[in-house]
Amino acid sequence: MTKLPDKSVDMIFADPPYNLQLGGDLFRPEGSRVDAVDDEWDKFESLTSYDNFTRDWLEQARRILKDSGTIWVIGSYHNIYRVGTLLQDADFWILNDIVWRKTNPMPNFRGTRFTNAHETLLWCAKDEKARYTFNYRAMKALNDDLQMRSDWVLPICAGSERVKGEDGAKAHPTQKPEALLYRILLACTKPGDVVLDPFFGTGTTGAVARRLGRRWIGIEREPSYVKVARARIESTLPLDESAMRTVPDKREQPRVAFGVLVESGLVPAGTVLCDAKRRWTASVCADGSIASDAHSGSIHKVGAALQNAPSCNGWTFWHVRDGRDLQALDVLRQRYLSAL
Amino acid sequence: MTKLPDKSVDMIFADPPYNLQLGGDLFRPEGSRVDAVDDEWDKFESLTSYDNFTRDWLEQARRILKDSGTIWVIGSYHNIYRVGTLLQDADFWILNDIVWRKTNPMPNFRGTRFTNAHETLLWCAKDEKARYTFNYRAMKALNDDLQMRSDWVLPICAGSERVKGEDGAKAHPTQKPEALLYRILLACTKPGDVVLDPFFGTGTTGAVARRLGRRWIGIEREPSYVKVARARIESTLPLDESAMRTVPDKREQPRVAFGVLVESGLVPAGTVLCDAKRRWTASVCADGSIASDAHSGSIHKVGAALQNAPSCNGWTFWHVRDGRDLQALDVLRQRYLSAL
DNA sequence: CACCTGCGTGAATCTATCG
DNA sequence: TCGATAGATTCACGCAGGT
Repeated sequence: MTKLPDKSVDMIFADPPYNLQLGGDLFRPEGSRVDAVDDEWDKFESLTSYDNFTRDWLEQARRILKDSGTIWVIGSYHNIYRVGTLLQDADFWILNDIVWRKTNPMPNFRGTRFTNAHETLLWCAKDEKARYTFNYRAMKALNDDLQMRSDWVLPICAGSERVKGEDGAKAHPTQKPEALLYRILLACTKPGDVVLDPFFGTGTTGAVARRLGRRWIGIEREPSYVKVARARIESTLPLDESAMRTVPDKREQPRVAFGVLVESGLVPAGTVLCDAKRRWTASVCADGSIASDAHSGSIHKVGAALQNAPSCNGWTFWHVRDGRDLQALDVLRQRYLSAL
Repeated sequence: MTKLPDKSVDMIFADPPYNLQLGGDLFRPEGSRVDAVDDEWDKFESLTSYDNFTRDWLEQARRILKDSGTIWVIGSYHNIYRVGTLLQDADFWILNDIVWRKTNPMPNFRGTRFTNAHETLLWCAKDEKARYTFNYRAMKALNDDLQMRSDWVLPICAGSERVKGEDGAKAHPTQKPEALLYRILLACTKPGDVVLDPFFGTGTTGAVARRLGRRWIGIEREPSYVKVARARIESTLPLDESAMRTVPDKREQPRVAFGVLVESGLVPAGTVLCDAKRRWTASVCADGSIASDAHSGSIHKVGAALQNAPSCNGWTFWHVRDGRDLQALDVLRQRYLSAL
């Protein structure tokens, strides 16, 4: 990480060691042994040594990240509270904590605790005031037109998606599902953005980034993981550009002033507007302002004043008569935009 | 808390201030203002001052808690990472983190983040080796006979359950649902246990404790909350003792040696046992040991040896012929126990 | 081809009691 | 404190093989 330049990446996804601190062997009720994470890379001397490790890589992450970038970190209860505290201490600003609810977690075989059925992700901007990418509309579309929530229900990585070694055994003990990265990259990056994964493993981040037309940088220490990651990503095909397109965010569409609709004749001056319930009316002035009995100004200002509300979206509040029906200004705006 | 004696309570449930750090007013799209948590008790100067506050009350909590007791703390992403780290630093041992997934969270009105649809609870024992109460069977029964998971789906506290002041406004901004406390108390305490809530608020913990036949101690600074909590708990009726009963945990039943069934004649010496699939058989000896072709010893040892497994529960592994059917030794043991 | 059964397995801080 | 032993304990899938 120390070799990467300052403020050079748009997003960081990090899946660091969890420091699981497992004890002896664990057996399933039928007698088979659980193949636990016992790799050297997950062993730390103490919580302090884990904290130091975390503080170090977070410092580099902060340096490398663009001011408009965000960082994602995934963990379990073993480590995520350390990570969250250190993120806050390093002035990162938590935007959400996301819960990955596993549909098929490993049960608690001894009946001693609740089934540990989730992992936690932290999503942070560089500071409280930072602007960041969040493709709100794409997330809403992905969730049946309801706001995407902070709890995501996804199966663990299994079956053909799980990368296997030559011996048929899993290549990495903690491979993440591609669906998880898909959602993260779709939510927080744009095509062409650069994504850094400092704990690359089998390269799930790289594979999904390639599929979605994002650029990526992966850092991995273990040669065996690097090897399978390379092969995996090479065999991943990017989506067509058309398939990669998502619902455009309204905030990203070119702005249209109401006055433009007036001068274009779509909503001629003199037109009488009313709200959806026909409680208030206002007439359109030549300069794109509107006037009711008591107020005049922008479509937003007048709408707010009449409702006695702090603000109002005039585009959805005001309507034009269309025969017996009413048509929102927003519909006319869309028509104007698509005619361009 | 400083006035309570050492090691005197069985469980602590704590719903501390979240240190929300909210900015200006937030309005819904239709113009109404969100009634946010703006109480003085939720304001802290800095993360450090919040940490100090948390460290102080956790130290008292640790002192007051019995060695076999557990502590629950609820929070959101604003504070829970601080709390989790300080719990670990104070040598508490995290048993689970539980996600309360809200069925009806407040949407993100600005479309700037994911809907913050959950809160997090930490459940900890006093240290790694501590024994603690977990009513595994009761939790499993509560979840349609599947292990209870670490994600709980519950609605927020609303409607008639929400305590109102004389003016009809909500008495407390962050009242928790009784269902949440119900599950916690049922999982981790026994009837008669003492539960401490150091941030009592409107007394949800006390009300549910009373309903479930647990004793309680509540600490609250604001006189207005104390008043409504008192009234609320007084009007709560305890369940009948019969209704309070839960599925007994096998680990708590009195032990019966297999030899006792042999000498009582329920399973006479000479009886031939077999497993559920009739793959193996063994015959009962006069001293309560059993013998197969190659092995002899306890019902557990022989079962394990035959299966080549590290261990085996002989009570459920071995069966006695009953006409055409088989009957597990466990059933005979239950019969013996209930005859006592 | 449909259906059933059996087997394998996943980031897991996974026991209690008695001598 | 240590060792031996009793005995309690699993859910959702994917896949292979058989009917």
